[in-house]
Amino acid sequence: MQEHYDPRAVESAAQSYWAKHRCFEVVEDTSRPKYYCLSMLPYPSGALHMGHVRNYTIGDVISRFKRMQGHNVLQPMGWDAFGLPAENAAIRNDTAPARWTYANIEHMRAQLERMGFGYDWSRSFATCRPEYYVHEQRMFTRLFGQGLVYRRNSVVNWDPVDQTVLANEQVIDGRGWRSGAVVERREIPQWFLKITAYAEELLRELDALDGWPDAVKTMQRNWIGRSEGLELEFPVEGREALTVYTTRPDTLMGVTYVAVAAEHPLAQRAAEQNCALEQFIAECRRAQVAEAAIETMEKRGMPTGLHATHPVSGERIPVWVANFVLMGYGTGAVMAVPGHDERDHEFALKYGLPIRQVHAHPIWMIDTRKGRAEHEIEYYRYDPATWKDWYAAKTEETTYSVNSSPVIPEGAGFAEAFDAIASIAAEDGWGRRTVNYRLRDWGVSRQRYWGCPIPIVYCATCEAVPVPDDELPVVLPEDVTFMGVQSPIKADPEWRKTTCPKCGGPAERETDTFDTFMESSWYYARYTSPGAAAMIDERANYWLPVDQYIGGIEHAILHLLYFRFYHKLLRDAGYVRTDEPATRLLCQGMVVAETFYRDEPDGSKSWINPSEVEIVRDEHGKVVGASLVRDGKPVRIGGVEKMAKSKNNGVDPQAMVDAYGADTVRLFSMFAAPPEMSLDWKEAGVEGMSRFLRQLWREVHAHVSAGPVGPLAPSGLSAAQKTMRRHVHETIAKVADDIGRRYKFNTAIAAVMELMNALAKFDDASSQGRAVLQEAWEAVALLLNPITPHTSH
RNA sequence: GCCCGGGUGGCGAAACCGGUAAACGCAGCGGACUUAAAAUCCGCCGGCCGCAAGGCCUUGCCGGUUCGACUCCGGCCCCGGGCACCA
Repeated sequence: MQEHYDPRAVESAAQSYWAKHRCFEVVEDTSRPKYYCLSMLPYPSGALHMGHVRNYTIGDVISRFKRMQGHNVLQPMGWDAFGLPAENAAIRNDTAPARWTYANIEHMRAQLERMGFGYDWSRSFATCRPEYYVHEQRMFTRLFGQGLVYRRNSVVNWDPVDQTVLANEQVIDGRGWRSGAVVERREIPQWFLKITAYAEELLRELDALDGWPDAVKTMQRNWIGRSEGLELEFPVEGREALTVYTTRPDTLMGVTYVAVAAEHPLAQRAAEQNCALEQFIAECRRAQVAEAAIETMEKRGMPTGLHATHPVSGERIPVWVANFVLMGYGTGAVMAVPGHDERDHEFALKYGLPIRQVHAHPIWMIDTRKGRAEHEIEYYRYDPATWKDWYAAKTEETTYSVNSSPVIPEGAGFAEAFDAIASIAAEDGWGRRTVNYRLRDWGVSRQRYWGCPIPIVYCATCEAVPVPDDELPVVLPEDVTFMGVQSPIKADPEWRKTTCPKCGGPAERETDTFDTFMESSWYYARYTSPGAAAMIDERANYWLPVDQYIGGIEHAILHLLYFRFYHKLLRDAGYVRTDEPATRLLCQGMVVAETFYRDEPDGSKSWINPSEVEIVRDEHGKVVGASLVRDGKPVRIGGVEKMAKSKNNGVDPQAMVDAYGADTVRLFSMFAAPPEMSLDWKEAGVEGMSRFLRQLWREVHAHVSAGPVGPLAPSGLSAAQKTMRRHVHETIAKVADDIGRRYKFNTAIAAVMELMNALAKFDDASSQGRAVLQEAWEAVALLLNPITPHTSH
């Protein structure tokens, strides 16, 4: 054993040993319990960032822990290689996205190996390879055959200057990021996967996912958004009836207008004879697609001049066009109840539309606690105490109808009122009960180059035809040059030319590619079956489901819902026998760091990296300022934020590994915070961890140097020796519980530190004293092994 | 705007099922060793009062439940994640 701790030598020795013995390559083995530990695969953006380091350290700690407990552990790693950044880099650096991507993968793989993560690299792949995506193309054409794939128009962000579709991320304040042009909404035909066919199951099975965080399950439940309501028809004078969906038929008698989306056929037709309306509809088109943008913009509308008939009262009510009603969401039309819906209320006040009260209970009224709207309408409140006859029976009710008789009895609760309207509507044929989901079908078309080609051919006579299995894969050409921002396969008039698989006539290929969530939805299954001719084979049923999945909370809804959906597709295709892809899920928090800046003369801020800054403190250690090391002059402290290029507060993991070694970086990222909380990266803290490992090395070296140790004789120990042993075994129990059950790596490390503090005070060179120490140091090395495997090795 | 989290010393945090708030670490202060520095070791370290013993206060804010609340309930403020074409 070397006297001084030399992380570089220790780490390369351990890594050589692991590589030589292929320690992390695994095969199916029914004699041992299997354990599949999966971290979300990285996008190969160029270099590892701290978020990766944190994510993958958590996964490696769990994997090594389970391996030490005798499990057959699979821990794979791969590359989510398709995506927008490769195209941006290609345009900026005049290179091909494929070349850029492969170079990044090579570099990042070396960085992962330097961190000492125990991956089975024999199972690795990049999702941009045809041998990977061919299976996804086959699955798509199979789903096409089953009617789970369809094509319809859907709205995108259109940049009128660059003549291209923009991602939401590429729209800054309503303008295209490159051109600066005001973005427009445009409808184009796109392919969809019918995830809504699985909505009920995706919702129901959340209840059985005991190992998933409640926050994720709640977000998914709300996202799927199951509701029970009625579809109601409002006859329109001289036009087809308008169908609306409502979860609140109990407020039907309070409907004073109906509103349709700008793209609704009724609005379009009305605009033909109405210039102002036509102009308003055109203005509505100058808006973004993102829901957050729509929900926060000013609510505006215009009357169509058309009138609908209230299905019960027969009253004539106006039909409006409103910018907050979305086509392709429900029926593209809503009934408005301004007496009891905040948005409808605001709209009615703005445009002078009538407001009618149909409920007594304050909870269903406009929220007056915030001081809004109270004066605008005279509500009369019913005192529940005076409604004795039904109040006793309906303490659970939160709503009491008023002003709605005879169709809804005065004082009816929500359920009674709902049922009253539902039965009348069914009898008279103007409405029916329906279950509705907020979840929309998965739009998988992207108008980009660097993605998996959608295996469809368009023929003048046969229309959209899926590419037959024996002609797959449809290969994306990798050796391309970008001319402007247009996708090279769209720009190339030759690539699309083909013949129709059905009639043999001339045809054109689809030039759109898949959403990259298509690749990341099934990669976990492919790791189980390397080299399989099919998508996956029987080995998948040994390894699946994933026992532990680890990734960022930002994936709580989209990725994790598609991931669950795809597993059900694999099940229904006969590939797997389980219903859910992962039994346990851990969502790690962000890595954040202090930001520093200087104000520039033009009012902007120039952000300074934390590595270039020195902190100034008072005599209590309180931070009072900061200065730039280079010129010694002060800089401003901008607060702790997520590590990002825009704030220049990223800390390069490579620099940290070079300076302190991988174990120190691993130890700090596990010690500084529990995994699900945000992690504040502070180099001083990293130094503390480095100090800890040096101390460990020094003390173990001193112990080992004192010569061989005799056997421990537990019955003859002194009181102090017994106390020391007790502490050792309490620590073993604590660490095993913290890592194995609680996933609180920070407190596991703290417990080992406490033990080491006690060992330092345990000054006993007797033969039994040294035997106690021997047991203690062996325990410390093993307890730390999942976290600092090189040093422990 | 809607959905989901988070807020505890100078800082990161701990307190696992409602029972001694601040374990462990960082920063800081004092000391030892050293020609000096680094490294290392020892001591102090939430606030106020007190020579001390000790006392009082303290978990974003307001209120509630409880013998007892960082923890449970209601309301509010601030910070973060997601909102379907970033991954």
